[in-house]
Amino acid sequence: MSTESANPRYRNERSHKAILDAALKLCREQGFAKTSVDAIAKEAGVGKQTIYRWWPSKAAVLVEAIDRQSAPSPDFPDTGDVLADLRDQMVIVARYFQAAQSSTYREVIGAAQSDPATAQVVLNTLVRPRVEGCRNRLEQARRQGQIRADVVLDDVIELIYAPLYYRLLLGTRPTTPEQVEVILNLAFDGLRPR
Amino acid sequence: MSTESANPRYRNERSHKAILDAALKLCREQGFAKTSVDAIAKEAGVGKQTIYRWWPSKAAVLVEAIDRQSAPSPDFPDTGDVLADLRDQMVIVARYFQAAQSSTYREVIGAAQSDPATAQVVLNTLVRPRVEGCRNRLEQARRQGQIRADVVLDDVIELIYAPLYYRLLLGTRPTTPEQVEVILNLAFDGLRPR
DNA sequence: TATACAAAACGAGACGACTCGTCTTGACGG
DNA sequence: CCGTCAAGACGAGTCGTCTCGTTTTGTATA
Repeated sequence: MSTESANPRYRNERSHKAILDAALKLCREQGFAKTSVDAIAKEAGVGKQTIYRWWPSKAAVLVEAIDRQSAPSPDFPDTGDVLADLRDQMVIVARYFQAAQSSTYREVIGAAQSDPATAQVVLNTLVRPRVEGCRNRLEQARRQGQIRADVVLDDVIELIYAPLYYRLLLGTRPTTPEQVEVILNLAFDGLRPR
Repeated sequence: MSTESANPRYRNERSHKAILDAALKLCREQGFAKTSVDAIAKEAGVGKQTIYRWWPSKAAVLVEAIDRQSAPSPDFPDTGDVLADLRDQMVIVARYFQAAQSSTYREVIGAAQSDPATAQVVLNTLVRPRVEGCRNRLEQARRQGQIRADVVLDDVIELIYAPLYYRLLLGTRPTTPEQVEVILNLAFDGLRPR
């Protein structure tokens, strides 16, 4: 029986940070799959039980580490031009997906496919909060008549961001800034001949 | 050194089929991650080496099994109405993604995130051949003036299919047939106010 | 056509290396 | 004195390789 209480009051912040840093470092060097919990503990100079006391799995550690690592997310910009603002934010995502460091994120999403608990924490910690900023910006744009009034905003968000994730996870093509332009062009102007 | 030659001429088709069937059955029952190669071998009444002789990994076995399982892909329909044809094909995909059996596909894509060889075989065996049928249909539609002439067809394909994969892999929302309608509506008519 | 033979695949399972998540120990600190 | 801590032992399970002895397959020969 694992009646670990894990009272945050007693948490050692020094170890906490060391674990997150060690996890990111090892995953950067050798990938998420080949990084064992034992190795993270050793690298962090920490007992393995200390990791399992505070996180349910290796993936959960990296979700927190990735979240902390990501820029403190300066809320979605609002220059008045929704197309330009979307482009700026999507280019940031596209560049991140192209960078080597994103492969840890990629692998964590992969692990989530076989572990519902990981899927939950990825969705709630990494995806949902960032989607929310985008939704707010789109709401403003809709009020200003820059996008159709009859759309569901979550549908719009997925339409434009999904191609980036599709390429990240299926590896069809790289996610270049130019592709962001193409996606937005198609999504805004539509596929019908003009 | 593993100098297995594995000449297909000597392949035992009885075992071949038994392995694919056993793999699908066990993954259906307990998931891909919890299904070991030993278990597949036992279930198929086969030596483990027989599996490793013909496939490089568990994931590769399931890619072949999933590919064989999928309907013999009656090429993309062409009724003259590209929007209707896309809807029909996408609804099939959306329904598959909603069905329980798709979780094996989902997990294999997950495993591919940590194994480039698996990613390659997923892309080449499962994704590319099916994308090709769609591309041909879109080419015909473009010739007939049903979609803009200035688009890259692969961009169009990803724009409309990516939202389904996004939901499958991130688990944001279910992929209902109604959502297919929404996606096509947004993609064809565009986001700009009319 | 029938027989003989070599090569390769076959079922079964042993093997070492590794990882998992839990459990134990004794020291430390508020 | 309590809970956390570092360290590491532990059993269970998986991986991919290797080794048995047997059976199947394709081909050459009579």
